[in-house]
Amino acid sequence: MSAKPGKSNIYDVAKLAGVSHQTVSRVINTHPSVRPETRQRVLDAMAELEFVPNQAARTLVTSKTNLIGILAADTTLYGPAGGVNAMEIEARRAGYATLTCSINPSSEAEIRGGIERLRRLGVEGVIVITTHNRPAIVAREVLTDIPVVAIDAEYSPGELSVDVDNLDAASRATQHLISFGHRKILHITGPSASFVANQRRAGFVATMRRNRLKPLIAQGDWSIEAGYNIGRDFDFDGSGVTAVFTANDSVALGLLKACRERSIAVPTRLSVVGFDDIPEAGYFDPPLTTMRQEFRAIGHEAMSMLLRTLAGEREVESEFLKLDFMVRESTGPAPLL
Amino acid sequence: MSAKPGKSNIYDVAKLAGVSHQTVSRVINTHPSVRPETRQRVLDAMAELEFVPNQAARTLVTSKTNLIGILAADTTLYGPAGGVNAMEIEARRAGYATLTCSINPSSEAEIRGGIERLRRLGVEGVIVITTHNRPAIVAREVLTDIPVVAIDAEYSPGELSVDVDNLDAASRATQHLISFGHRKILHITGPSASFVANQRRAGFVATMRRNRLKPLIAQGDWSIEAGYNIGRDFDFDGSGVTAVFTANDSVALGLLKACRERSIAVPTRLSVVGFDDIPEAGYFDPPLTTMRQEFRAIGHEAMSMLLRTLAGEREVESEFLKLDFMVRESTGPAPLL
DNA sequence: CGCGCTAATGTGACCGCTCACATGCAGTGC
DNA sequence: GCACTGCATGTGAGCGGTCACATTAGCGCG
Repeated sequence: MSAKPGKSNIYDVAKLAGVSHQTVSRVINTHPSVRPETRQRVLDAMAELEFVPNQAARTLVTSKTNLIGILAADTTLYGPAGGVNAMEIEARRAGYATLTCSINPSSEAEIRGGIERLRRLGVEGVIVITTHNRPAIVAREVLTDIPVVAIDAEYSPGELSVDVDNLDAASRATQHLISFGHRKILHITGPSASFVANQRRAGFVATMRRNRLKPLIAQGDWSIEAGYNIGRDFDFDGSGVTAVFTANDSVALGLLKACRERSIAVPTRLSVVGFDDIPEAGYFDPPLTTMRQEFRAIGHEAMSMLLRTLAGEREVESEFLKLDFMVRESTGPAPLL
Repeated sequence: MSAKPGKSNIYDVAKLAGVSHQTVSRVINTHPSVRPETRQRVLDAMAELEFVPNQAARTLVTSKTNLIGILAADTTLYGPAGGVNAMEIEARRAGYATLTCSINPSSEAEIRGGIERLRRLGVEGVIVITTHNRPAIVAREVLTDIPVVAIDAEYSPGELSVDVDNLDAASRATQHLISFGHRKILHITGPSASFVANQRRAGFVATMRRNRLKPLIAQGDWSIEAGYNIGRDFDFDGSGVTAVFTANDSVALGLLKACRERSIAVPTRLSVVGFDDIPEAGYFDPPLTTMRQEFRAIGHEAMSMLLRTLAGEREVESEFLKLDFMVRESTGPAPLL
């Protein structure tokens, strides 16, 4: 009731409690050598004055901001959104706040701008979550004095990163289709500038080649529309394609709609494999066979690595995760054409 | 190459440029009365030392943090994620950074903890985006000295908020079904603690009553699973229900799957109306008739209101938005049972 | 030619906190 | 009984900026 919060400082509290400002500081920082009785007196004074420690002043002297930057591409997508959320919660547990900066990962200017922005804000570490390589590379190049953890970027020894084995996952997805007897398989890719998309594509191509099959490629961009448009226009009969592996679940959703419109039965005539296992995937028509990504776990792990590094831990190791394959009803034996 | 960034201060720069620290400060703040030649000399020195202004020091003296807090419920969901993203971009344009704090809106402790956390971080204003009322109420109660903008909370005169006319929207959705001849309509609600969910429910109930029809209610919680479970277990034949209005699109997705499994034809036997128009909605089977929410626009508007208030503008007015109805293929004339 | 005025720059205090160090006072050992 | 230790507390400096004000130079003008 008395004073407006944020208006009183440790000297006001000290005076009211009848101690020195240093003792107040000790109470704030839960220093051991303060008599319980004294501590209580200070706490009471703080409560009465609605004292809120001035973060800027602490930061100024300790040069600890307790801020972690997150450089992210589209945080609207399910994957990044979950990851960022998990990071925030994990950071909070360690007393850190997160500052998210969204950028277009294809724009060098935005990448540099975002990094510069985070740096000026004084972040103690940065997590880069994009499916592109470039942001992580630039961040590491520019931010030489603070730790950088990359998610879904090309692994390089000595750097901190949480990576998913997209090559292996795409390979397994492809193999799944091949073992069902499919021979002509189409892959609808993600954007060509995306590292992750390229890994998935490479896994697909390599597996097809290994089986002496010709990899068929259609260029997509992660979007539902891309899946729909390709599904609507592609000549399945002429090409003899009996299965499609899409770069993500959204693309698969668009593709499934096109199939419905063209009366292409899934999986009887066409098998479809997605990637991500978004919450909706199991409710598609038919329920989608897909590679499951644990986005929250990935975000959590990345933040944990960063926090450990910040805490001075030496032996922090990069992670390389394998994915679970969710076999549902959108895939089946190849039809006899 | 020379010094580590963040290591030099204005005095170092001043010395190197042969000016006083105050002149350096003037250059940082683009003060008019600095000779172009002097300015350039200072800029060169800053570049050479890789000088980065210390945000904490500026904040300490100006008591301007340039930070805006966002108190959000589940930022993983499509709606909030889009809104928060739009807010961040809008804030950045005005030189502000956003600090997102995720909470469980049903926990009083988490609400208070989140608010206290933002306050300690020194935010200059807060946007509350939850579908619950409580967080906004508590935020306004506690944060008396900074502006608070609420999204999707009960409107109260004199307070800043961006609201969607859920009552009207639910009413129109219901009316749409009624005008198709449906008489027995089921509403699957959102969580009972959610203000928004209750508004939608109230709009449904009022419209049914106005048409002398009995409102049928099933309790949901926004989730796909809720829609699926209710769709799987509900006795459509016994009850004679021919249409369902769901609290959001996810619930509708679950319901549609259940219908498929039970061979309940949509819209021939059962019409379904959703709410939100998530990107996937038009790709459901069948494409979903739903109320469209412009989440990004809502976030943008809320941030704009907050920024205007922070800039000292007096006449900032709350918004009350009407929604567009997207009629697609999941609704049709009531069947003759 | 000296007055006032403005543009460009410099000086020192201070924002609120923590740090290193100083002090006071009990308890301990010989 | 006295130096020695260690706990509880106090003192003053300084983190890196900005603010208010002081100072200097340059110029028009009566």
